[in-house]
Amino acid sequence: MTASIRIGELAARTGVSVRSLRYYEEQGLLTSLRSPSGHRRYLESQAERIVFIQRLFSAGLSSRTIVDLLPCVESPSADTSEAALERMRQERDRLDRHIEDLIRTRAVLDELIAANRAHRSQLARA
Amino acid sequence: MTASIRIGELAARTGVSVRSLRYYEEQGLLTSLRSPSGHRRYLESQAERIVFIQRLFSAGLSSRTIVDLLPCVESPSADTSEAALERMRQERDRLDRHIEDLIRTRAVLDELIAANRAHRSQLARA
DNA sequence: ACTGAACCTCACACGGACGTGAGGTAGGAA
DNA sequence: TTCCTACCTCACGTCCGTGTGAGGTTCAGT
Repeated sequence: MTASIRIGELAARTGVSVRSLRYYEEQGLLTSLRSPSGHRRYLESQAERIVFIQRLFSAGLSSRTIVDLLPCVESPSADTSEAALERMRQERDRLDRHIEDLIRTRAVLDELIAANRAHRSQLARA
Repeated sequence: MTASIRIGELAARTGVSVRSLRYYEEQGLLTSLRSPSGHRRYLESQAERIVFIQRLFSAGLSSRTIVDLLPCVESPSADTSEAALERMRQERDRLDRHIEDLIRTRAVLDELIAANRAHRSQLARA
């Protein structure tokens, strides 16, 4: 329960660079305690939060947007503002549209691959 | 059949900025003929190519990668190099993995939204 | 011929997540 | 104590698609 994980260790566990962890903190995505000498100390539980943040980044959310959502993630409790929840829904819908678009793009690529393959096998017979 | 579309018109048709069209040309994604005075002239058929390029950009491909793929798109014919086709398959697979990841992320968001909603309605009864 | 819009070529700015290096302190094993 | 590694804080660099402005030419309508 004591915050005992050092930044290097956390980076190793999550696969996120030390630089990025400091950046997340700077952006308000992550908090850390400090040892008397000023070194960051983390709780075990921070790891999953970081993985989640990574997930949101790769879904195209900005750090600013993630900050807005996090209250909703941390405490699905009383103080979860309606605004945060609405923001979450917005991002969910945006993501949904993006997925649909990517699926169409994938289909186009599949068609192109098929067309090339067809032409190729036609050549092979000639 | 004569290349008669001007860049502003093409931008309007495709929803891509004039700046971006020039950039695409600079990156080798697009070609243009020039009027005697040096103004770009495009074929009608360029429009769909541009839409496709946009599609690839939004799927996270870099202009460099797109350049590698385009031979495969333009002419699914003899000179379609095996390398280009292989590159296309790679990008298809990368996209596939990304879509899977996004779908998982969407599921997580859905869970969070549901959790918050549940808590909210619980409060309403109190 | 005049005028305003559209075009041209540089070329610098930006946003955002992260890399990287400088210059320095802390921690722990030999 | 020595020495190596991990940590700290600036702060500048990078990538890349795109915006933007300067300074100039061309086109089309009147």
